[in-house]
Amino acid sequence: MAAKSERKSRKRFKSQFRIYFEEEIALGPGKSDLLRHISETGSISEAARRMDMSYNRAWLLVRTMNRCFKEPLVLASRGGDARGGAELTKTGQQVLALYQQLDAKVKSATRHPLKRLFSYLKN
Amino acid sequence: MAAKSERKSRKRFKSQFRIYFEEEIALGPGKSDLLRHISETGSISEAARRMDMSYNRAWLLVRTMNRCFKEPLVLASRGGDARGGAELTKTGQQVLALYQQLDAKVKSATRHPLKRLFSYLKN
DNA sequence: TCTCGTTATATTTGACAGAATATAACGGTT
DNA sequence: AACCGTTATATTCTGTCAAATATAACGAGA
Repeated sequence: MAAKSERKSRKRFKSQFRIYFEEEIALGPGKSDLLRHISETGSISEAARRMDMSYNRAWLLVRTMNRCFKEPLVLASRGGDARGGAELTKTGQQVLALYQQLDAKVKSATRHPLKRLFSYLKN
Repeated sequence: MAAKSERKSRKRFKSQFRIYFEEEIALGPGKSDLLRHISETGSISEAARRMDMSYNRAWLLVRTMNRCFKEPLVLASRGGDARGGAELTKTGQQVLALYQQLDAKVKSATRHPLKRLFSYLKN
C-alpha cells in the first residue's frame, strides 16, 4: 500500500446514470446502493445505518422506487418475529442486477478514453 | 407525429459522467456542452444565450475548466476587431472530442440493459 | 473620444434538496 | 399489557448551488 506515489489521486471520475419516471428519479446510484444494502441486511434501517444515511431518507427512497416500478422492489414488514424487516422482491433483485450490469458495462467502455482525458488534467 | 401513442415518453434515462480535479468538476455534461457552443459561435456570451444560460454562469464554468487542465481549453479576448470573442484551444478541441467519444461509447454500451430496465417501469 | 459587444468579476437573492426532528403504528415476545 | 426494534409519515430547519443583479474594463473602429 505504501508504494503508490499518491495515496489518493486528485483526479477522479464519477459516472452516474439515473432512470427517471415522470419527474422522479426511479433509480440511480444512491437507490441502487440502498437496494444492495437492504438485500444484505434484511432491514431498511440497518441498511441506512451502514450507509450513514438517515432512516427517514432511506425510507423515502424506497417509497419512490416502489412507486415508479410496476411492482414494488422492496417488501417491508413491521413488528412480528424479527421485529420488522425488509427484503427485495424478485423484481427488486432483477432490477438491481440490471443496474449493476449497466454499471460494469460503462466502466469497461470508458476505461481507455478516460485515461487519455486524465492526462490533460493538472497533476 | 400524431401517430405515436405518446408524444413524449414518461420514462427517461440520463447518463452523466463528471471528471473531478480536487474538489471541482473539471468537466461534465454542462461544461462539454458549453465548449461545443463556444466552438460553434466563437463567443462565450453567444454560447450562453443559445443555451439559455446566464453569461455569468458560462464564464464561471470556463474559468473552472481553464483552472483544472494543464493548458486552458478556452482562449478569450476583449474588445478589438470583433469586439471580443472566444475560441477553443487545440487542447480544448481534443478534450471535447474525447468527452464526446466517451458519451458515444456509454450510449452504445448501455442500450440493451437499459431497454430491459425500462420494461420494469410503470407505463 | 465615444460607441458597442464582449470579457471579467463581485455581491446579493432565492429556491430547493437533504438533514434534522418528532411522533405514531405495528405485532410478536416476554 | 409492557417492551422493543422496526416501519411509516409529517414538519421544520438549513446549507448549498444556481440565478439575478451590478459594475468595470477592454480596445478596434467610427
